[in-house]
Amino acid sequence: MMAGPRVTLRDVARKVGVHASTVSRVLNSSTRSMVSPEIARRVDEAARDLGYRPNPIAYGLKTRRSLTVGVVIPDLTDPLFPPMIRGIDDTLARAGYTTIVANTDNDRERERVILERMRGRHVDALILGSTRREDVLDEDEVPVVLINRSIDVGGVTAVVSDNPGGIGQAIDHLASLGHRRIAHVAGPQYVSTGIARYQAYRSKMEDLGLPVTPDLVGHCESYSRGEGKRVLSLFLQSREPLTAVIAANDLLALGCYDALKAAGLRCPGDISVVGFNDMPFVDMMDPPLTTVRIPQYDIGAAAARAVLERMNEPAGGFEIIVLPSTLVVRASTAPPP
Amino acid sequence: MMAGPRVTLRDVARKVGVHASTVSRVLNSSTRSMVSPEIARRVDEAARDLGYRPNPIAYGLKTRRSLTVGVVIPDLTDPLFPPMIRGIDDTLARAGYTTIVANTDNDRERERVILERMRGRHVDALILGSTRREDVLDEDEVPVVLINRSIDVGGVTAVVSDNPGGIGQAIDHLASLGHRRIAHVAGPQYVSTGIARYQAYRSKMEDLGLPVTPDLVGHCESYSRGEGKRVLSLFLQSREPLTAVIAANDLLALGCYDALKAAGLRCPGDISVVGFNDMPFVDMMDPPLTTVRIPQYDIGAAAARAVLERMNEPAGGFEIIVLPSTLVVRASTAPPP
DNA sequence: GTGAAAGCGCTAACAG
DNA sequence: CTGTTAGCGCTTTCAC
Repeated sequence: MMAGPRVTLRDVARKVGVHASTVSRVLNSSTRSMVSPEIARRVDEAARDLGYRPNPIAYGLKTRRSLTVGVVIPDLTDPLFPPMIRGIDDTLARAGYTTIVANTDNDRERERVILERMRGRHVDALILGSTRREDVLDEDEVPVVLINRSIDVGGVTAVVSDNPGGIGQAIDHLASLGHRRIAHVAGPQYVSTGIARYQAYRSKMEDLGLPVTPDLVGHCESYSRGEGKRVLSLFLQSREPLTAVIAANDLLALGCYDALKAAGLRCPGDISVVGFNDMPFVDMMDPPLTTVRIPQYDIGAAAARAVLERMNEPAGGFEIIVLPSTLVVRASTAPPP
Repeated sequence: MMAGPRVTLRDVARKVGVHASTVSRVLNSSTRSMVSPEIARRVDEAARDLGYRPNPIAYGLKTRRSLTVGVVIPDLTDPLFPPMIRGIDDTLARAGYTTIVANTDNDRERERVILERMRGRHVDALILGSTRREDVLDEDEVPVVLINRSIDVGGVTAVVSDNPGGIGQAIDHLASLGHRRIAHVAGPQYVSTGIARYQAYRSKMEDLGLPVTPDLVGHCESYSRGEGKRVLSLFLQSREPLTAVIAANDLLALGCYDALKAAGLRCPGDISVVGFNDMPFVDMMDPPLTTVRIPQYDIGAAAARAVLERMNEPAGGFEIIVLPSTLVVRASTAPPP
């Protein structure tokens, strides 16, 4: 499966009969032109024969680069992230970088420790998927790009999905089915997706002339199934009647299913629900979930590309890259009873 | 979020007025006892004040260790893996190691490239979750531990779940419900889990005096929803009648749901289905899946511990660590019609 | 075009 | 106990 002793630049140099620095030049594409084609060819050959493999550690010590980028997310176990990470890793690997992922579990202290550790590891860049709106970034050491979430202050580059577009499509769909009293189970307002989707909900409802009373929205403290259940249960008990609910993400939507079941209500018979993210397997739920699909893999890939760019051009401008969202209609939505 | 210029051992040494090697000794727990408590204290203080952070790259170049372990899996996007990786990472991080994960997509060539890259990165150990039965390991360079799967030849350490136990419980459950014609949608026979569960099925069926004809088992070529559907559809069309099916894993079981739906059959009304792995969210499927739960996180943690042990004691013996499996009964199983 | 020399930040003998 | 020395494998001036 693997084999062979450690072979260094010098070994290759010795075999060809040149100096180690010459070998280095040949193997480094940017300096390769400095050396005669003939020698270059012989070096390549010797390197291949000997099974030479550059030592990234030595390279890193010399160049102060680790060829490594850190990815910080709340929890790998949240199905939203694996596809994004695949997108990141696939594109970063192609560029010669290794990705290191760490989980914060939504714990500020843990996040601090992780960032410390990443810094200790000398990552060349950071992709952050765990930021809160009020966070402020320090890009003094390494470039940073935000993924999925953004922050309130400007001067960052972030890759996010189209929240207004997605929520807009969801409401259009529900309205065309005949719904008017559409509630919103909102995400935590201290993360950008929470507030963005909430605001998109308000503005779209108003555009369509649909009622948007405070009583029609409930805020969750985290993106979890439990919170979704808790908040929708509140509606069911004491709030104004509703015929449909838009959850700020799929986990929350699943919690809504739980609440409905607990209350003896049927979905979509009594109440329609739509989610956000289209995470894996929601098409197999009972009922299959109507939700807003975001290009998870592409978001990761775009973030990786942005990070590569920023590493090459630290002075480059900031940008918010917005990827499209599209509603996927399944069986959790139907006309109101 | 992060700040400060690069501060080295020498900076700390200068500040305290000692030699760099003394600082190194203080900061290295195994050599700390060599230096006087007083100096040690002052070094600690200076290091803290200066915000000193050891450079793992330099450390690695010197010691030929990268403090890094590679984890190779088929696909991060398969819900089975994230919990395992959390278990690995949490454990390894506590020991000062960073984990790097890579996906093979079940592609032999890609796997080869990944192993190459891991080797290039000089990982200190490897955790492999992508092996096939006939693979042979070469631990010349770094220790290896297998996760979830094993291989046919001995002389490895692996952490797996109790396949016979889990399958046994599943069949007991089905039998107690009154089923006799229990089919098996087997996994790929070139991976250990595929054959282990298949053999467990045969032997348990025989033990209970239940029929186990070749017609009652179908083999899948991969662990995927599509294969599960394909194979169960075959049964439904042309094989002997059955009232229950044990799928070799949850993905396959979900494929069985698809096949049943396509055939207009009800689960569990017409046919009961049980899966394996209890991956996230199968409790929310339609119907909630009865399945064998394996301690995913613990499997990861155990593999990490094994790897740490092997790194410290390369001469240590091999062992197969088997973690318990338990059947979780939900709504996809019922008495036969 | 190519070799020599220095050094990235750290650890590990070896002296003292 | 602590300082000196050397060197991990590579890149990068600087000469030639």
